[in-house]
Amino acid sequence: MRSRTVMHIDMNSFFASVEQAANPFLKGKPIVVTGSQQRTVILTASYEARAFGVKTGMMLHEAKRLCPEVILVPADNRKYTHTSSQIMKMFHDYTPLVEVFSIDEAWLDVTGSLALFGGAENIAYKIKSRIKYHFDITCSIGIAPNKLLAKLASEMKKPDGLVVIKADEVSRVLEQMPIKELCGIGRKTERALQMMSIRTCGELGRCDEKRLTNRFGIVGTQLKQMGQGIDDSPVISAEDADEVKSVGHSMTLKRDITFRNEILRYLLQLSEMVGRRARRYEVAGKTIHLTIRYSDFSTFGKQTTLKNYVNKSEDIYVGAVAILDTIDIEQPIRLLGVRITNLCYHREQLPLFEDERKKAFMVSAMDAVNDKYGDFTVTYGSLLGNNSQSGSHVISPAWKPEGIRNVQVT
DNA sequence: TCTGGGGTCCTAGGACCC
DNA sequence: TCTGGGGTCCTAGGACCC
Repeated sequence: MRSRTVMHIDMNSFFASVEQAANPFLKGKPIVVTGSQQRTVILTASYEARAFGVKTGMMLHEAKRLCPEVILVPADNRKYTHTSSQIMKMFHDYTPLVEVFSIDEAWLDVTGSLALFGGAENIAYKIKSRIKYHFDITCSIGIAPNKLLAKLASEMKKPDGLVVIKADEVSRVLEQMPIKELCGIGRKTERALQMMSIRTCGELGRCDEKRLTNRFGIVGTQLKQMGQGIDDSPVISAEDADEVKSVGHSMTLKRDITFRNEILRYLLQLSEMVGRRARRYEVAGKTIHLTIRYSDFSTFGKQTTLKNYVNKSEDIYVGAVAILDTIDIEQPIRLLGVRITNLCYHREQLPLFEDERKKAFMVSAMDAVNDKYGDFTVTYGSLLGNNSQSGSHVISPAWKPEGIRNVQVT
């Protein structure tokens, strides 16, 4: 593969930075952005809060213990999605090859624009200053010959970093780098590799491939390459990205529940959320997956495959309930999730029968109102009185603007 | 440290068909 | 009736990312 110049851009503590930019009172203060529900964790901590040891994923009381003056800010999805979309759009000024990895991260293949903008570092400086100027947010940028190394580089200096790894520096940089710094090596893989006395990327890259494939299968080959800093995967823009493969929602309930009525109500709500998003994407799914987490945190899923593709909330709900009916509920339920997979992208055929047509019309009318005025403005009767759907839903940092395939570029 | 939510990819085993 | 093999679809679960 020809030599490339890839850039990875990572917005620093994105949600917290957006909040601090929007509210001068929060600037320079330790703040954490949390979900809207009671059983929530910290989604992002500002750097002022991180100085106290406060981290993403931590529980609120833990954060307050570490930093009593910490300010809690409930997440405001619209603000983050709006800012993210604008920033991602700006990246297209420098190359059409922009791969949105999450709401606050993207890769840019700038190989073809180097001459036009006077080199990768110049592009990085321009991007940094524009993000700072327009949004008052800092970012860390890594520049390297591939995505793996560019991401590694952007992690190396935070906040407001710019790290370049040149092709002839790769082995020097990786020699002492702990393996868990590589994107793709998580806790379990790190432990498994440590059992084989492999702790650094240097050691991983030199390891006998056979040893790795014996332990990890085909992933072993990939691990060795990662240790050597090899990664041929292209930067894939939204237009070229694969279509979405599943659509799902899950929620930790306000309190653990046991009664079937309550379970059904949540399932209807989740089915409506899934159905609405599926219809917006113009996909339908043949397989319905139900996830249950008990109060002891044990989690399992069960799925069923239908004869037809569905995306009406009602059909998804019926499928989810059918699965529920095959399960012996053993404990109070802490979390419920509904997901459709096995998707097809064909637009739904116009229903043949009059009542089907009416139903389809009603579904799209409800969608239109909800799109305009917000989720659950109109909804099924049994959801009324269930105040669980009130607040804005927790948005995860992995969220992508309107789904991968719907990112607007122009 | 009683621990969120949305995804993708991979593996392994079973059913079924030719 | 016995045997083997390949392909495909389905289910369940795990690891990983943000």
